[in-house]
Amino acid sequence: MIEPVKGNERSAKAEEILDVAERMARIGGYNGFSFREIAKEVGIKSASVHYHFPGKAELGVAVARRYSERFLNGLGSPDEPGAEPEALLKRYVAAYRSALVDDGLMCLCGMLGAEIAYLPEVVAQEAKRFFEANIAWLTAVLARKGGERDVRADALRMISTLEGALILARSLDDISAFDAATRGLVTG
Amino acid sequence: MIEPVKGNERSAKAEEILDVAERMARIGGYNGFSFREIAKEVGIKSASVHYHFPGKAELGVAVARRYSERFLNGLGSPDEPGAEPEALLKRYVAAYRSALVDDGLMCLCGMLGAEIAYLPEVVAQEAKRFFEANIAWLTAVLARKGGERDVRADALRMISTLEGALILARSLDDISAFDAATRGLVTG
DNA sequence: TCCATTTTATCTAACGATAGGTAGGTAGCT
DNA sequence: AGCTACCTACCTATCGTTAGATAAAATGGA
Repeated sequence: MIEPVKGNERSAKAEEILDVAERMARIGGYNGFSFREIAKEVGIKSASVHYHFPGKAELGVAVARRYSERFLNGLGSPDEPGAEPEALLKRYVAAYRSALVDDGLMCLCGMLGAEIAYLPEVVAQEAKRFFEANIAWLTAVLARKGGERDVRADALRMISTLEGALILARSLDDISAFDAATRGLVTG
Repeated sequence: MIEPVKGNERSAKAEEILDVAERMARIGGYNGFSFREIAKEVGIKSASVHYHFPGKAELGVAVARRYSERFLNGLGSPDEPGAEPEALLKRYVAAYRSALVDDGLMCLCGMLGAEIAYLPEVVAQEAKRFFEANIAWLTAVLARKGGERDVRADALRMISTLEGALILARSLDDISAFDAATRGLVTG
């Protein structure tokens, strides 16, 4: 039987492990998830988690990479035909808002970014790559808008405001703080 | 002999413990500092740290409270006579920039805010109070500027952008990213 | 001033819990 | 037979926390 060429395919169990690890990391950071707690939640033993992901750093990398890819895929192409730059930027803001409102969680890479100096190098690199990819996507969209603005600075400011707004709204336990902080980010 | 009324006075050793705990927390968050590591650094045993601070939550509260007070004291009064509102806002931005450039560290309460759902309630409250005090200070300054802007929204946006810019600049290992992200925050 | 008492600040030693990680075995499927 | 996906059972290290002891300093009454 001919196997179709697959991308990074992972077993259902591995995905389940990543689901749990991601949720825990988005609450408590890199120290917020452990092999034992993940194992308990997915119904296996902690040693079996090591079968799927040899060490914590590798698990951390896998969680961060999957999160980044999912996030960027959700944004679509910055050159998407038929989509106004402003609509794309609104989609970008909505992606962050969804983390807060739908998931009730921090942005994974915002969390990892806060504790970046504490992370294993490979995990820190993954968080960095997330931000670089976000900057690239935003600058591409902002460039389509034209004008003589510094698109990189605008991209950095947008990301900063959104990550910070997540922290602030969660700390104040007030979703409207996110909306107030990010109001005018797109059109302003 | 008449004792002068003192504020919250603490022994030199207790301050030393707070110094070390703060630095560790601003790198690794709430799990980034431990009684043993603090003890090792200040040259006592971990049991002796418990003499000064009975439990980890109390130590966390003390660190956060001292950080908040120092931060707000550094800002001065929002009604400071002879200080233009814009100068005060620039001072506010500079306070965050100093955390990044001079200390090379995250804002403590930005860090705690990221992992807010993971913290002991008393510590979470302290982080929340930091942000509420910051909002109060900023809204007071922004109100002096006049205009028909939503001062609370502006305050929330400033704090969000600054906290996020710290995360971003540290993740990218690029101080200029902080400057670009926060450019125009005051005058813009 | 002297003595009894208490407080301060530290120690050693240990507790149970949990962390990440590993060696080796096993049941079932191909 | 070999591979997959688990298991049991263990390791070492560290976590926050506690009990109990101790030396030195401060305190207070006779």
